[in-house]
Amino acid sequence: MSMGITIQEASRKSGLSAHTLRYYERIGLIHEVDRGPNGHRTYAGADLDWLDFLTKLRATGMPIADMCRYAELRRQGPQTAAERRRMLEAHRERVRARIAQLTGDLGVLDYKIDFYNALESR
Amino acid sequence: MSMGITIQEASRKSGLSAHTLRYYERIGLIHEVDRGPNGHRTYAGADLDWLDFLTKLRATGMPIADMCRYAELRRQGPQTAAERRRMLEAHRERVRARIAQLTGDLGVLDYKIDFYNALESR
DNA sequence: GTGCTCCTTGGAGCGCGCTCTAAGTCAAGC
DNA sequence: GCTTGACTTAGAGCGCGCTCCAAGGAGCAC
Repeated sequence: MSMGITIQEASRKSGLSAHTLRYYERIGLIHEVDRGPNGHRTYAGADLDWLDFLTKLRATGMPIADMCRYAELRRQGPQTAAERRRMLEAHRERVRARIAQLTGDLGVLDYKIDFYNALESR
Repeated sequence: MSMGITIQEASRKSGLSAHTLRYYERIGLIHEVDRGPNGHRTYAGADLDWLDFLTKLRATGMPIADMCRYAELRRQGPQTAAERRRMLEAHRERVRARIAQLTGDLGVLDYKIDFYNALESR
């Protein structure tokens, strides 16, 4: 079944550069992508799903080091599920806090902008 | 009137390190802080207010380069008020977008965490 | 065979935002 | 006078997350 797609296609689908895909593999974020007969990487559907999730974690500001930790736990199998859940819960709290902080700072921006508007419309 | 406070006190009040305060001055984010007779910086109340605002912009992810641009406009006087307002409005949009994105990603985290919980409580 | 293109690797380089070092000045305390 | 400590400067260094480079190999077109 599916031979998997090339690194360029995986790059396009994941939004990560081919450079970054190789880098992620090098540091252990993605584990041992399959190779074609010529040694070229062939990404499977599961790899793309995993990349999507990684992208989500990155987008929410999780450091690469933490993502590596998570990836390693995942590789160790189901008995690490609880620890992975705890990692995600802790991260969720950080994201919530970040949203709260940004929302607060938005108020400062609103205030400043109103101030400029008052200046101009007078 | 107020001689201003030392760099250490300004550091404590602003939450920025003394190193960072000097750095911000070097790159033009803060303009020419007053000096005491011995050449030491003395920060005035206005400097601290400005630092607070800078900190807000940083916290919301504005790049240093943009902050420098804003600082320069501010130095040029009231005739740049409209451009500064436009900068802040554009930045506010980016912050709103960031909040929206984080909020969306939070949903993915919730979903994953629920999945782990379902695994465990079965 | 000669290009051309796409892939491979190890390792170097980069942009950002600090963060720290080295060497020197100055004022206060003993 | 000497030490201590906080300050000054120019400039080097660092951690993160990529991003790119050089050298080489495999497959296809001509």
